[in-house]
Amino acid sequence: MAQRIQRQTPVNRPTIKDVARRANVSLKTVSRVINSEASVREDTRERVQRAIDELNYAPDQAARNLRSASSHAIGLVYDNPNPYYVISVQNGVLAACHDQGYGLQIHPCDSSVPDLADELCDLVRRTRLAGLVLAPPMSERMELIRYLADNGIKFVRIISAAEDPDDGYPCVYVDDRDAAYDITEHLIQLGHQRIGFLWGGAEHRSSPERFKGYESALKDYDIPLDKKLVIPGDYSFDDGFRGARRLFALRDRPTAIFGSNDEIAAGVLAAAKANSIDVPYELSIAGFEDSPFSKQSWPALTTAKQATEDIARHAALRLIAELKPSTSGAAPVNRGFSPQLVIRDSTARVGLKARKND
Amino acid sequence: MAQRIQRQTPVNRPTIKDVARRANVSLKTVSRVINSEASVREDTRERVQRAIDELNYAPDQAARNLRSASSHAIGLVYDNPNPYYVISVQNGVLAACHDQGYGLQIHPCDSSVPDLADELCDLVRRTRLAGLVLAPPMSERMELIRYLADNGIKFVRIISAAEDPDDGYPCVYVDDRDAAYDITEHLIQLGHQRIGFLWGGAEHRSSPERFKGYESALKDYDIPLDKKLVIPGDYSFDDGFRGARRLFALRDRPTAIFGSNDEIAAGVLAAAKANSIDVPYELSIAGFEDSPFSKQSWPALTTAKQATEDIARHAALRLIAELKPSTSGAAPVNRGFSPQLVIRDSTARVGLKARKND
DNA sequence: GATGCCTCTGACAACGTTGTCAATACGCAC
DNA sequence: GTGCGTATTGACAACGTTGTCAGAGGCATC
Repeated sequence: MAQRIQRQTPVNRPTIKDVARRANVSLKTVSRVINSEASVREDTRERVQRAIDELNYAPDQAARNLRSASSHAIGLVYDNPNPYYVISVQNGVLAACHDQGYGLQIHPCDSSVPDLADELCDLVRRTRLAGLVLAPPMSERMELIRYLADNGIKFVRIISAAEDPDDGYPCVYVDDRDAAYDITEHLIQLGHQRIGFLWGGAEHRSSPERFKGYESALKDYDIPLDKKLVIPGDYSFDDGFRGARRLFALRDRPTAIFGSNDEIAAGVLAAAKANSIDVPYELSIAGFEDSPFSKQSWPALTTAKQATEDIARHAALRLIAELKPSTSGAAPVNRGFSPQLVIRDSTARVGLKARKND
Repeated sequence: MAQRIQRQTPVNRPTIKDVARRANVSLKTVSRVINSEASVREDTRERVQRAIDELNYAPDQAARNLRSASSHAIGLVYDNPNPYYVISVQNGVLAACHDQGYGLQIHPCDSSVPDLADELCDLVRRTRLAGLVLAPPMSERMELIRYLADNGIKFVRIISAAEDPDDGYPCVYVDDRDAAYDITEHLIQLGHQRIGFLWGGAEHRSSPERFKGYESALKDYDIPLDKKLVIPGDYSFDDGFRGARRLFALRDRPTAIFGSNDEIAAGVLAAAKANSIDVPYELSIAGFEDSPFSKQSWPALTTAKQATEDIARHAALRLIAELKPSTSGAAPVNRGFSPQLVIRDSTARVGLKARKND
C-alpha cells in the first residue's frame, strides 16, 4: 500500500523571513527591495538582492494578495467564439503579466446574460483582481463600463474605433474603419464595382466600423452603394455561407465579396465552391483578421492583419501602469492600432481569366 | 481635474466574520460549513448557510490559499500551437474548476526548454497551486513526470495510450490507436489499397499511436505496408503540404492520404488543389481531431472526433478528487476516451468519378 | 551645541482564512 | 448519580506579506 513516500514538507519554500535573516535586515526592508520602493540604501539593496538570489526566493502571491489592497493579478474577460483571437489575446496579456510580475485570471463569459456586471464585480472581489482587461463586445457596452467604474473596478478596454474615444475610460483602440477602407479600395483598384459586404455581429462595434470603411471607400471612388449587396449576419462561417448564397442569387451578381472577418470569408469561399464559382477569377473574396485559416485556405485569403497579440499586450501594460502610479510621472495614454492589408490569392483583377495548367 | 470620485472602500466585501456574527456562531463553524466538513449539526448548517446567502458571502481565495497547504487553484500546462485544441482544453478544465470552486492558472510553456521541470515547480510553489493538469507533450515525458512527483507535486496527465498505462501516475488517456484504426479501415472499405500516412510531431506520443492504428488496420486487411507511403513530419499545415507533394511525386501514387491531424490534412487538401487533383474523387483525405476547420474546408474533412473538452474536464475532476480525499471513499481511477470516426466529404470510394453538375 | 529636516530602517499589527486543540453538551451504560 | 464516548462547537495561533508609524542616524543651518 505504501508505495510512494509522501514528503512531509514539499521542499520548504524560502520566505521573506529567511531572506531577512540572511541579509541581516528586517522583514520590511526585504519587502521594500522586492517592491522596488524608494529609500533603500544602495548597498542594503544589493545585500538583500544577493540573499534573494542565493535562496531563489520568490514572493508568495497568496500572502501578497491578501495583505495589499491591490493584488498582483489581473483578469481577462472575453466572449469570442474564435479560438485564434482568444489565444492571441491571452498570449499578449500573459506576456505583459509575466513582464510585470502579475498573475492572470482568464474569464470567458457569456455576454448575453443579464447580470454580467455583477458577475464581473464578484469575480474581481472574490479573486482580489487588481483590474480587468475587457475584450469586445463587453468592452463596448457603456452601461457595463460605467457600472464597473462606479464600483471602483479598474479596467482597460480593447475597442474598435477610428480614434481615441476620450470618454474618460481607458482603452486601446483598433482602427477597423481604416483597414476596411483599405480592403475595399484594394478591390476597387482591381476594377471591381459591385462589391458585396457581409456584416459581422451587431453586438460588436467593429461591425459598423468595418461597414463605414467599406461605405466611405465606395463614396471616395464614386461607386453608388447598392443596399442589396449588403447583408446582415454574424461573425460566423455559416452566416458567410448563407450570405454568399443570397448574393449569388442576385440578378446582378457582385464580382467581389468583402466578409467582415475571415470566418465569414471562409464561408463565402465554401459557398463559391459549392456553386462551382472560380475564386478569384469569377469572384474575389476578402476577409479580415489574418487568422491562420486565411493562409491555409485555397486560395489563401486577402485580409487585414490585426496585431491582436500586440494590442492585448499593450492593453495589459496600460492597465498595470494605471495600477501602480509609482513608476515615474508619465501618465499612461490610450493607444491606437491599425490593421494592415495583406494581399493573397483570393482577390484578382476583375474579368481576368484563369490560365489553364497553372 | 477631479472628474470621477474614487470610492474609499470599494464596497466592503463580507468576510467570514460577518457571517459568523449574523449566524451567531464562531468563525470556525462558518469555515466548516463552507468546506462542507462533517460534524456540524443540521440546523446550525442551515442557519449559517442562510447568513451566507443573505450576505452574498464568498470566501476570499487569497486568504484561503495562504492558510491552507492545498490552495484552491490548479494549473493547466500546455504547449500546443493549435488554438482549437487549447481553447477546448481550457474550457473543459475551467468547467471542472468552476464546478468544484477551484481557480485556474493557465500556463502555456515551451516544452523544449531544458529547465522546464524547475519552471513548473517554481510555478506551483509561487502560486501555491494544488496541482497541475498536464497536456501533451509534457504529460508524456516520463523524466519530467517523475521529477514533479518526487517534488511532491500532484498532477493528472492527458495522454495518448490504447489502455490504462497503470504506471502509478494518474492520467486520462485517449485511444488514438483505435481511432486511427477506424479511419484506416474506413478508407480500406472504400476500396483504397494505397493509403499514404503523414506523421505528426515525434515528441507527441499520439503520433506513433496513430501510426500503429494505421499499421494494424493494414495488417488486418492483408495490405502490405509500403514505407514509401509513410512520411515523417510535424502536426502542421506546412508539413502536410510538403508531405503530400512527396506522395504525389511517387510513380505509384496513393489514392488516399491519412494526415495525423486536421492541420496536416488541410495541408494535403491545399497541395491537392495546387496540383489540380480532385478531392475526393481522385484522392481521399482524412484528418484527425474534428477541429472546426475540418467542417469548414471544402470538401469537409473526414476525421476522428476527440471529445477534448470532456477529456480535459475529467482530467481536472480527477485531479481535484485526488486533492480532497474527503469526498466519500471511492478512490479516483484513470479513465479512457475513444475518438469517434466522423465521415464527411473528403473521402470517397476509390475510382468513383465526379458527376458533372453536382 | 541645539534644532530641524532629511534618509533609511525596523517593530508591530493586520489582511481573511483554516488547523489544532480544548471545551461543552448530549446520550448511554453501569 | 457517575463515568465515558461521541458529536458539536469555539478560542487561538498561524500562514507570508505589506501598511503604519516611529526611531536612528547624518547633515546643514542657526
